[in-house]
Amino acid sequence: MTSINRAMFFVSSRTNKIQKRIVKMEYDFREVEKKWQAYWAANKTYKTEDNSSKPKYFVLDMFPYPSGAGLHVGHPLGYIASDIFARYKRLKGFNVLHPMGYDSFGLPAEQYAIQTGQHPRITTENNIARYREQLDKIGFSFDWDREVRTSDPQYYKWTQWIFIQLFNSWYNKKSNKAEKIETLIAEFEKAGNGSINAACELTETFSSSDWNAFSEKDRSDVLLNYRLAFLSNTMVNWCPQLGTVLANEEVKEGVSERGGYPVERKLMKQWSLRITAYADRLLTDLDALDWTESIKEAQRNWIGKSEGTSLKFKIQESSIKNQDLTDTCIEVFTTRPDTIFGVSFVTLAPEHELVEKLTTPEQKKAVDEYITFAKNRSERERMADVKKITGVFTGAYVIHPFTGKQVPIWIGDYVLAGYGTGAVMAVPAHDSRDYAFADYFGINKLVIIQPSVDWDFADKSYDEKEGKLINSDFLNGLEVKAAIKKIIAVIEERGLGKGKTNFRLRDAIFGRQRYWGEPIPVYYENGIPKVVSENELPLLLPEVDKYLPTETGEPPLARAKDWKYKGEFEYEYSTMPGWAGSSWYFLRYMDAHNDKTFASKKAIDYWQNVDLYIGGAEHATGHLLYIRFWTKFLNDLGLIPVAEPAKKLINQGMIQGVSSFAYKLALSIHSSSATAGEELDPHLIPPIIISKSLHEKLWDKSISTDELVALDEFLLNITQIVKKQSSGKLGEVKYFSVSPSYPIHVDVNFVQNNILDKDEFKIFKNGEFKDALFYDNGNENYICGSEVEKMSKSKWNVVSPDKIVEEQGADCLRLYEMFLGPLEQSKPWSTSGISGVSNFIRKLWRLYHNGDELNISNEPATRPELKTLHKTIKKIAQDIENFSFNTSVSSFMICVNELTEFKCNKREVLEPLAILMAPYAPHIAEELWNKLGNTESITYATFPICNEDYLVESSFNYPISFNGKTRFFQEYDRSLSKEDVEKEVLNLDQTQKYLEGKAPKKVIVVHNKIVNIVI
RNA sequence: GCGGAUGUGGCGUAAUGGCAGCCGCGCCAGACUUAGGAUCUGGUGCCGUAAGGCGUGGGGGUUCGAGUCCCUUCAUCCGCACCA
Repeated sequence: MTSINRAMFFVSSRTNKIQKRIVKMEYDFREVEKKWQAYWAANKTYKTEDNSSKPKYFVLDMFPYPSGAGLHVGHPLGYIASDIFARYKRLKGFNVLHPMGYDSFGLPAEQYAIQTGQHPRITTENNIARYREQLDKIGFSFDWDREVRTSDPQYYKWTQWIFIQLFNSWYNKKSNKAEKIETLIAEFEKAGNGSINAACELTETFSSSDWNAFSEKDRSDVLLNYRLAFLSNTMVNWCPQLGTVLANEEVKEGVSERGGYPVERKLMKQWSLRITAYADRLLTDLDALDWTESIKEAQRNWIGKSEGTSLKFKIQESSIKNQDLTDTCIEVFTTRPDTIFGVSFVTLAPEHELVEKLTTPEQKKAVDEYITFAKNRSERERMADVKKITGVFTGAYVIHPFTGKQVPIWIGDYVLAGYGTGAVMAVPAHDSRDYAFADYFGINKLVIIQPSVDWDFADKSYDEKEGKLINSDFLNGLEVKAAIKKIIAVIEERGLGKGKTNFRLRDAIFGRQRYWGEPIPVYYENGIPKVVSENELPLLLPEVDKYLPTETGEPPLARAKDWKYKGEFEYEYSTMPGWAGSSWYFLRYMDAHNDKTFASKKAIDYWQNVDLYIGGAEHATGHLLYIRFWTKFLNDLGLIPVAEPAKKLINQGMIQGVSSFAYKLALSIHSSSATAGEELDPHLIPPIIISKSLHEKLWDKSISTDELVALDEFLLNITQIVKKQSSGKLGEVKYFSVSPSYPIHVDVNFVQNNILDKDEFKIFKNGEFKDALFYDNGNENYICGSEVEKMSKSKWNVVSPDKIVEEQGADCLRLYEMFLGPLEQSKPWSTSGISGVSNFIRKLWRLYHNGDELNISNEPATRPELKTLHKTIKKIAQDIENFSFNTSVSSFMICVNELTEFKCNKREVLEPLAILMAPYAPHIAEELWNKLGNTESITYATFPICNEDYLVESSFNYPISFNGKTRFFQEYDRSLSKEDVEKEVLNLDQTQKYLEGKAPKKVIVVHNKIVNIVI
């Protein structure tokens, strides 16, 4: 058959099938789903009222960033789960708030704007329209009247308003909450800052008369040290390619999470939020949350509380060359003060302020060189060779506070300037990092803890907090824990230092040198930062000619023409980070259109906080920490009644994409789909496999036309196989990914006859050539490797739900995504099992129909039919409450299989079944419900109640086991007592057979469960 | 290195300490069919003709009984990481 014939045959057989389907009146999901989606929209079926006598329930999804790639199959996973739960709660009589919106400020729209000149607002609106269309097709029960968009001025007005509240607040450690800045100023005017205990970096004290004598600028500078939103010089992660600073969690392995560009450390004047003030509360309040342990643990790690001691080492007189050196001590932070007698040196971070002043003339050259080296060593390099030990001796010494011996001062970049005091006391024998450093530079190691096990100190340090102290003067003989207690007491008594808690958590840098974000509502008057007044909000994002930094390196907002506060003062040019808008959005849903306040007190008092929050685990230390921080802050100001945003959190697993190594060729991108001279982002070029020889030729551009053609043919061959097996359409898609279930078998003759060298392949991926994962499968065929990874536009492995909705229906997609496995588990996307679900839906439909006619009887149901129904009611309710949606789908299948077998068409059974199905498959459920004669939507029906009476059988079929192995079954009445069961069982012939004449040692009868006979 | 999770048929998975593998995919056989990406019936953990034996990553333990609890070990995935 020629390909044309084949195609014609295909077309005609398909037409036949469609005709037959119409004749047979199979379930027409297309028409039914369209009909009910229109009905729900027209009737505002899912509109939520704020006034209700029903108990409230708030089900929230993490709202998406509307990316240009559209919704992929991973997005709906969590949305379907939350939708099932929301629908279930409605059926259970709750007033459910189930909204959706868009986190619509962000980098990709801006990147796209830079490339195309298209305003990010336009791109974003287009993407949102696409998302909305896709979401609507899946039949979610969102109340769209409450939609929020973080980039909408009516929304970001309140994001800016909250920023102003942060600016106008300080953190009082005495009351342990945020307070208005006015209370602080009043205290300053009255008594200075001497008795204030605030979250603050300022160490100097001043009196009320000092304060009153300060200039306006001085006061502003002082207050910035207290404000929760503040401007300061901070070491930031600067990404030159993106032209902006990034938060720590936006940096992965030294490169930007988005785009993978290098990131360097840079000192910049930046807006930050004082999240560290909340460190302790963010940590302790975790305990009461019903969140997964892994998220809570990730947050605990991120906050990184560590309790220890600060300790001062006096600098040796002769080492103080500088007369103006006021501080004659080096302060270190340690969690192991018990090891003080094992100190053999002190290490400073290269950035430590005392470095320059301490260095002796003899060491100056070496130290300067080292500092230059450390400074130029990028974050990435530093991370890449953590094991590489670098450092230098300053030539100076401190005096050991207890032994009085001199201790050398070293500099090493294993000590971080930003943590603790930027200086450590090194105890090589009992700290592995100090050990490595000492080993490398030949510094002596003093063992001061005797481990209870054999330990070779020539090999490694002993870091455990266990053992007896030795060589430690007054600590000798003590166990580590007792020693810590004692030494802290002594240190405090002698004024050498005190107990101290350190956090790993850093203040959150809040400025981005970017266009597409909320403008920070700040202007500068004579260099003093001031917030715009609240009634002038929103401070609108101004129009600019280009979305790039200015020639002088200022952020894009500096390009805005005539953009001045009151026509004269410069605005702040940086915008807020992506996480700003998402840090309070759950509150806006409660009262989405309020223009007087971010949400009315009445609405907030009613809805409180989120009862169930569903979203990805990737937000563990970013979004979820910030939203908790803002919630606590708003709570401190008395604006909201709760201190946590979400009571329960479920993390849906990631649906991964399968990225294959075989893709359509890069050469064709250059030749056909990329315009001449266009600079392609290397991260957006899909991986390409080429032979090693071709790689070399490409490299020196010596490839011949023939070879190019041959290469193209090879790729064509691959794509044709793909076409045959996964029905990809050649020609419509520029870049080909290969379905994981169909590894490509490339004929070995073909390979040998063409330009590919056996075994030697190179892969071009993420801008680099790497060795490819080709291997011989034993038949001398090659199979392409594939990789399961995050589904993402940049990885070319995005699968959209549209095709499934189009071909199998929304209910099918919903059931199938739930059927894939436990919600929280990550899994690669595969449609291999979808026909089972599709068949199930048709089978469900047939249960209510005879041919094309609705076939429902009002006769009373039989007991077996009722048993099937009621066990399903019980199971579904349990499953939903346990978020075990996958097992529900299987229960539905069992239920429908059983009812089909009974040929059950009783209204008494089928009507409740439709309600059970409604959360999972709302379209078909609504249609069946309607056909059964109901005129109201199924949405507000009542969830059926399980009647346990139908589940109880009069007898029980006991498994009879011998030594734990089941051998046969015997049925007894359920009321038969344990003793009688034992008697009956022992009298059975079969029992005697297995006893082989021996007397049983023991007989265990678990009533209505099992019998176990021990021989 | 620290922390979190996961290991069960060919595959996705299921099992309040009580019959391991429900449900589905795939596969095998059959029925109805011009046809099948439709529907229906039966089968399908592994070894064995069978009787029977073996089976939840490996090794130990608790228990009348362990996929489930405890100890230990291995593998994979994720998060954090010179945090003193």
